[in-house]
Amino acid sequence: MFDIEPARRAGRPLGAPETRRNCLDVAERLFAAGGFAGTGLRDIAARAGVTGATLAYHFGSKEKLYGAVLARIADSILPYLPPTPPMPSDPASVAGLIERFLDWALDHRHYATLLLRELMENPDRARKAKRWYLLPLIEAYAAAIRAGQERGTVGPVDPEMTAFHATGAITHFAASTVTIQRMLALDHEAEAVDRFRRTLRDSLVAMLAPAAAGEA
Amino acid sequence: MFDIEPARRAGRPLGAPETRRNCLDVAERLFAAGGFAGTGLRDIAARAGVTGATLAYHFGSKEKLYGAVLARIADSILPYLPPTPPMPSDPASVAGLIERFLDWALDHRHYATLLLRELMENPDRARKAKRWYLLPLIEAYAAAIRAGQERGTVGPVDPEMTAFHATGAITHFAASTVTIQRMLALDHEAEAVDRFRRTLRDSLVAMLAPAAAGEA
DNA sequence: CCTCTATTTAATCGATTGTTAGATTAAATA
DNA sequence: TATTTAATCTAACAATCGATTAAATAGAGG
Repeated sequence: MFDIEPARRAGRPLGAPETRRNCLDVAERLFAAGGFAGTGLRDIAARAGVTGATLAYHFGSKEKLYGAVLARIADSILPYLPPTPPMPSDPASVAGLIERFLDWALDHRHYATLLLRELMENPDRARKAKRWYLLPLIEAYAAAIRAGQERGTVGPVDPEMTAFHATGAITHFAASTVTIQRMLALDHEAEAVDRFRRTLRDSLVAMLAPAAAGEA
Repeated sequence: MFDIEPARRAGRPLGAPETRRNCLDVAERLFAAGGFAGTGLRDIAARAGVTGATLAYHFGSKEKLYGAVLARIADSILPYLPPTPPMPSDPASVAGLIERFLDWALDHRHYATLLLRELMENPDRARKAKRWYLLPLIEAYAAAIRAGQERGTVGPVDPEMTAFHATGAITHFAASTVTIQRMLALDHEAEAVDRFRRTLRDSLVAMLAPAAAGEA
């Protein structure tokens, strides 16, 4: 709420790449909170200390700005992708693998919200063949589950659906912690996170156990 | 808790209720697809075959119309609430209980989407102490889990978090089936639903088993 | 028939939207 | 030093938003 002296300040006119990054930082938070239609370019510009024209100069249009935000999100997942060469096999390792996605969601809290929004608005507006961002993640998890099954350390679960079930629960949790902790009467957010993490891990380990499941 | 201003009590001349219901039908679909900010009253009015002024006459404002839609959603869950007197105890029964929520989500497909939207937009706009719609559901599931634990038929899981984990996965699934089935290369939607249901059930049963889980 | 009230519409309001044009500034280049 | 380019601003555009107003329509009771 302080639009005093937008950029001026430090003598230099504030180089371009920094402005661009700052706009993206602001935009991703506002888009996550209000959605695409619910966020105005002027809101973004004001909080980034620039004007709407600057946004247009750097990103072209609102849709392209939104696309740039989504691209950054997709990149942020890369470091959390499982390492390809040594494929884990036992249930605990697979659970630990999927838990890394929870780490990502907690490290980039509003990204999960944005991802959820995209999930809902995708079928509506036929975007230009945009890939689903979590698909490689889910495929990697499913591959790990399959590897465990071939080695006999993982029971006969549905690989893709199990991965999707878990990532869905994680995304849903990350996007709603604020509402949730008030709802479950939790004082500290850390407690909610701990309880969810434990529940997620227990759920995965129990399900992937070679003995359990499979009596259709 | 009703605004008694619009429809004046028990007057005879009511060609209105049908209009009102039809507007709600259209509104809930458009709100689910585009969100609150992304849906215009003119779009709703046009597809409902009325004008914007008629919407204002029946609902007062856009926010109140949205509230009316949410109220209908809350009502639609009631028949799917678990029966209170005979509390199920074994894992399979608890899983069947939670599966009813999946039934609800599949019966009212876009309701899950709207619920997800509300979940994200709630912390943003400080709504007037609106309760979370799924809270009674989750509490009922948690109570069933606790009952099973006291009877020794359910293992030492976190009751609320387990219920929340499951309902989160269900909501996420229901709101994204369209995207998902293309993503997992599924031909028929029924197949995706079947696979998810089985995975959900297996996950719950495996986790609630008295032997499993609990090695913190 | 007329009258009253509930319902709906057409027309319009002011505010806000994304976008654009032109001016201005600072740095880079020749 | 003169010129060009990059970056940002102010101001304004047409379009659309939710909301309002006054008038028209419909239907039942007398």
